[in-house]
Amino acid sequence: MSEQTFLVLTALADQPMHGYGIVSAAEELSGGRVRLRVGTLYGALDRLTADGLVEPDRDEVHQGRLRRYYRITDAGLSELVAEGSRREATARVALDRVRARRPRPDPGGSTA
Amino acid sequence: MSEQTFLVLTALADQPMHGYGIVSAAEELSGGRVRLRVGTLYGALDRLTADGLVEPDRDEVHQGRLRRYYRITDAGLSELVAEGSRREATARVALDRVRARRPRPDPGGSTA
DNA sequence: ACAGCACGTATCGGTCTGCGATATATATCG
DNA sequence: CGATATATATCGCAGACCGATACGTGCTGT
Repeated sequence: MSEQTFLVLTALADQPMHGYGIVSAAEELSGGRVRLRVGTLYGALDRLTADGLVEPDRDEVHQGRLRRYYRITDAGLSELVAEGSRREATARVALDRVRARRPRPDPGGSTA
Repeated sequence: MSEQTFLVLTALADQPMHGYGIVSAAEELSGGRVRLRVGTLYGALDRLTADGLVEPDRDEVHQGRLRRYYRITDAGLSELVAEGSRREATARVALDRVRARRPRPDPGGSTA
């Protein structure tokens, strides 16, 4: 699962949201780092829906504009926890491995 | 950066390794979850090299078989730490968001 | 002796995914 | 009345992963 897809699922973990709201939430959740493109969003939403991790919630009209809400499913919640745990573990292993590096012997050169 | 590429970089963080060794290390680092395919490995290695995150180290002959070693660069190390931190943060945000969910009201049905 | 398997490097094509561009429509602001 | 923000949706390109494939050597079992 890509980070983009992961963020979509994360956004929906709190409450049902509509497309544009998901884009905003993903940006906020990633600390402004990830700006979801609509092309990416709808592709991800389609795939998540096909996999049963997300489902359409309701349509609302807000200030004359249609808002289509999506909702995370129980399966989606489980998958989010599983994927989140995997990601946390992998990140930790990587950071630990870097920290465990002994200062490398200076290959020499200008410093000598 | 995909998890596969991330694992390649993580594997090399400890010491220079050759292709097959990276595959084994990635499998171990991911707790047996990710089995890197050679097609993936060489693609990733090419990209990482092009980006200056990894570089060829040396060629060795071990029991008549060629071993081509790769080494992580300083830039690769920095990138690994940055990516690892991002991943840790994103994972934490996701898991926190799930935990913050209040038990949803039972939508009703057979239980009623 | 020889077959089969593990090790080891490398390439190719298919497929999935992300993204930029584009299209459509309405409300608001200047 | 035009520009901008909100909002949904599709299309085609490019990048990345992976399965298949190819090639070669050493070790092991029969």
